[in-house]
Amino acid sequence: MSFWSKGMYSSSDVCLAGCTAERLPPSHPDPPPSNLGGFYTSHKDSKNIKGLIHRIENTASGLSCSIPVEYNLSTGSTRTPLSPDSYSHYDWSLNSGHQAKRARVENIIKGITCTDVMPNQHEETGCVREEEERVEVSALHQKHMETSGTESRSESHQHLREVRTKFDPICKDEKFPRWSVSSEAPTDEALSKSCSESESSPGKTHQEWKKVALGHFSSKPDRVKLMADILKYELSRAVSRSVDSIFKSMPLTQTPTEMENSETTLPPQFSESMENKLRCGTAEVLLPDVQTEALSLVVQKPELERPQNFILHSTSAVPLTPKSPLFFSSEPEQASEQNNITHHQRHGFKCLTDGCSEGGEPRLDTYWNLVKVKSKVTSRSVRSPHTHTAPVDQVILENLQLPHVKLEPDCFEKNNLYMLNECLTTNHLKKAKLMFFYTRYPSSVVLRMCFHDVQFTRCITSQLIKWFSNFREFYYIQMEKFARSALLEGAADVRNLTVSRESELFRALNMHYNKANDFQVPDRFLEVAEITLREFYIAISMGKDRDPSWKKTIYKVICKLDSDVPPEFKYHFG
DNA sequence: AGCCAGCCTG
DNA sequence: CAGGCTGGCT
Repeated sequence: MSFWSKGMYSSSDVCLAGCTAERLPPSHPDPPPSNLGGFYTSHKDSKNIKGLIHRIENTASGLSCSIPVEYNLSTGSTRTPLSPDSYSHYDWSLNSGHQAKRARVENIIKGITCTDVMPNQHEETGCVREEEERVEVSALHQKHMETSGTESRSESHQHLREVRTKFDPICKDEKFPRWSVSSEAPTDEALSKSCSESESSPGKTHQEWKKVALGHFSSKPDRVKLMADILKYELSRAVSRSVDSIFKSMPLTQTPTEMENSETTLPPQFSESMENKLRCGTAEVLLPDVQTEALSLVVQKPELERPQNFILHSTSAVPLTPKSPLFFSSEPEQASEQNNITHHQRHGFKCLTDGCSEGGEPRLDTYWNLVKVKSKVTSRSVRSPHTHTAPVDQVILENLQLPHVKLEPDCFEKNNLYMLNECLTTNHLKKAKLMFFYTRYPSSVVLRMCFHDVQFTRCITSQLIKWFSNFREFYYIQMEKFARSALLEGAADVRNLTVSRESELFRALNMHYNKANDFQVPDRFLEVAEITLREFYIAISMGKDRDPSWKKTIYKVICKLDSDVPPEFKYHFG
């Protein structure tokens, strides 16, 4: 049943959060390299990936200065390592040489920024406006600062200006919007948007960017480093895209409530694949411990020892071996259930009051289910508390429709599991009696098929055979009794001997095999009973009962009638 | 000998 | 319903 499979594998044992926290790379680390018109170098510490962003900050005096800003890529926040006051103090306490350089830097920066704005904008706002809060995320810039060491800031900016000139066409193409860190840190959304946008234009811009970038770096170390950066960027972008696609699909399959519990709840595709893995990977499937009472009858013998036996399963259980997805769909179940209902209706199976849904529709799937395995005094089975095994062929059996025997009302929540028993229970006896309505001489194969929840041993087989022997005994005794009674009553014509549901003979038999009267006896049984009665009547009337083995002929006749087991038997018992 | 069905008994 | 016993069959 779907409700069972739904909660079957609580995703609590699957930690998705761990993946997001540790395996999924944050979308930030994608070096927003050249699209920001600069170079970026990431410095990884244990937790955060930080980069130094040189913010061209406009001061009140209109002068710009470069302030190293530590940009936390994990949080998207920025902070200056020094307070503005202290920094400005540091900045303005430079010596005259530095001041000269600073003047040069300012000019250069002005030149850089002014080339970015449109002439009209330039006139309106001025370069200072454009420079304001402009962020230069420059890894390579930082690299230069680190490697050359002696390289001045102005030279770096000169380098930066050149690169920006190269990349400006790309930036102006608006495929790579610039972010202003001081006012707004680049968010995931912006980054991913940029990526998706760049991707949406058949890679033209992206390729162009790579060409330009590669062409620009003539020196081998730079090219190698850029290549590495590009590869990192591409890799992280691909991963981010994959992760995004996965998480974008989650809202489609999860309710808001489920989303809240997304740490422990997997989307169906996850849980399904996980289920498949669990099934395929192990011979046993862990199921929620919903069983209480009946578990005492579960046999702990692993399936490997009994490859042909059928082992306990839930109604939604699936084969251990991978099967086509059709097996996992609910359609076969629904179809079989419909067959079941129609069949029950066709054969007049009663829908007991407590077995019907509110709408009056028979709830055969829940009410008519396999025998509730009840603890018995003679039970010697061993409990296997948490491990239930799923049989390979149970789906096939399920499609054949297992016997639906009225269960006690309190077993509704338990009857979705079939137990593998080492012994026969009262419910097995009940089932056997009901089976007797269909077959008087069941073969061992039929018994195995019908009692697939039982671990068949020689003892079990003998017991079942003995049961049916006893059933036959009572049956033949009743037949002989009523045949003699009819003969004594002076029934002249054997054709007057009929067995109907109102007949006394039927009541006696029904009382014995169907005491609770919760099973609609098939018409076939009435036919066979009538034949048996007439056989006895004829034999007795002909005086054959004087032969000590006179019944054996009748036994053979009745046994032969079993050879053509009515199709409905397969529906209910096999 | 082993298995099985039937009969008898409790 | 189960156990003991018997007879037939392989």
